Order: sequence, then C-alpha cells, then structure tokens
Amino acid sequence: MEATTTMEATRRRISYDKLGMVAEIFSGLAHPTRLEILELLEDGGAYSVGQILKQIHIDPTLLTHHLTKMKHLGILRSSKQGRNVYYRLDMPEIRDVLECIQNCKIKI
Amino acid sequence: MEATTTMEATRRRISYDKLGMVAEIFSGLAHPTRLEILELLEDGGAYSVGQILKQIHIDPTLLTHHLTKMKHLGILRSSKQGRNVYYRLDMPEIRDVLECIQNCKIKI
DNA sequence: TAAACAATTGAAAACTTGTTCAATTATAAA
DNA sequence: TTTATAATTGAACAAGTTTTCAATTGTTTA
Repeated sequence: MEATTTMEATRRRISYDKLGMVAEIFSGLAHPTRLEILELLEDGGAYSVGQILKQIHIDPTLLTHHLTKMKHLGILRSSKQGRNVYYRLDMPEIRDVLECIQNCKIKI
Repeated sequence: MEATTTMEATRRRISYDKLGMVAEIFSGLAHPTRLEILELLEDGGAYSVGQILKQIHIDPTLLTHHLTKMKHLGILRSSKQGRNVYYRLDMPEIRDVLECIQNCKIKI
C-alpha cells in the first residue's frame, strides 16, 4: 500500500510547539511508578504523600520527586493541610488515557 | 476532599509489569519529532523514509533512529520494496491517543 | 520549648536517551 | 560493472532522567 498521492489541499498540522508540550506530558506518564500513582488518584480523590506511600512502597524522597514532576507538568495539583500535603489529578484528559490502558490489550 | 476510607473490597490494579510496558510505549511518544511522524502515519498509509523526510526536515540517520525505536516498541511496522522502506502504524490504540491530542485543549 | 512527624530540597551519582558522524549495505539505473 | 540512491549501523558524545543521600522546613504533640 502506498501513501496517498492526492491529499487534502490543507493538511491539518499540530504545531511543533504543541507537539513539544504534549511530548512533555507523555514523558510525565513514561514511568511505571508514576502510572501507579495516577491509577491511585484516578478516582478523583486527594491523597496525602503518606497515604500514597502506604500503597506504593518507595522512598519518600523519590515519591516527592515523582509528584513534583507531575505537578510541574500540570498533571497534578497539591494542597497542604496541617503537616500533610494532598495531591490530586488536575488534568481530566489523563483519565481517558488511564481508561485506555485498562481496556487495551498489550500482550504481557 | 479526603481519599475514600470505605473502598471496594478488591481494588482493581494493573500489574507493575504491564505498567512498565505501557510506560515504555509512552516514552516512545515522548518526543515531538516522533509525534510528528505518528501524525503523518495516522491516516494508515505506508510512507517511505524518503517521503517522511520530505515532510519532516531532519537528518536521515536521526529519522531512522526514531523509526527504529518505535518499531521495536511495536508502534510501527516496516516493509521493504526495492530500495525504499515503508513504515506504517502497527498499534491501533495510538490513533485514539493522537485524536485526543488534537481535541484536548492544552494552553500554548 | 523540645521531640516527633510529614514532606521537601538540592546536589551527586548512576543510568538512559538523543544526536552526530563516518562507514556500510542493498538495490537500481547508467 | 560502475555510479547513484535509499536507508541503516554502530560508536562516540551530549543531554536528560532517575535514584540516592544528607540536610532542612514547617507543623503538631508532649
């Protein structure tokens, strides 16, 4: 099969800048621990670092680094209450992506 | 808002292995040039390296490296015809992801 | 106020990915 | 059978990410 030789006059193109931003968000998703965190936050709830740590057994410092990265990308948002910091999803599109992961059949 | 304290008896969990594979695929998408290539291949057509090069102005060696990476991840598949090598999408799920990029409003 | 707790900071080390370069393979055309 | 074209290989370097570590901040409880 060949590439189309007759193509629409104006080919729709996402700007390289937008592709760059989207690529950055994908790099935010490109780590199993970060996907695990997102799976936990998928329900829309706010979880403190300590609560996340009970589900995901990694070094607290490393968890903070992962959370900070996703926060800077706009994937998560945090709020402080007493000595706890609560994180929650802040990018609704991510939920679709997570749903897609659950449904799609990638051979294991 | 607090995390749910009463939660379903059995929490659905994607295995860490599957999360690892999915994370690898996301890392395949985490580069603007690779997203540009995928946007071009999204129509299902097969494009030779030369044809891709006409749309995306990068060094041919670098293009091959990007294509090879996506091929190894199972995102693309290639076939040779004469001295041309044609690449095409080989992971239908990617089309949904690309559609999502086009629709979703990420502030630029 | 001191001790304990929850989370973060920033720097360094370890590791992975992206880019460039020169050389190579395979096919087609002259 | 030589020359040109299409694409790839692999090594070297540059850039970026992940992990670890020691030190620190802010808040609560004793």
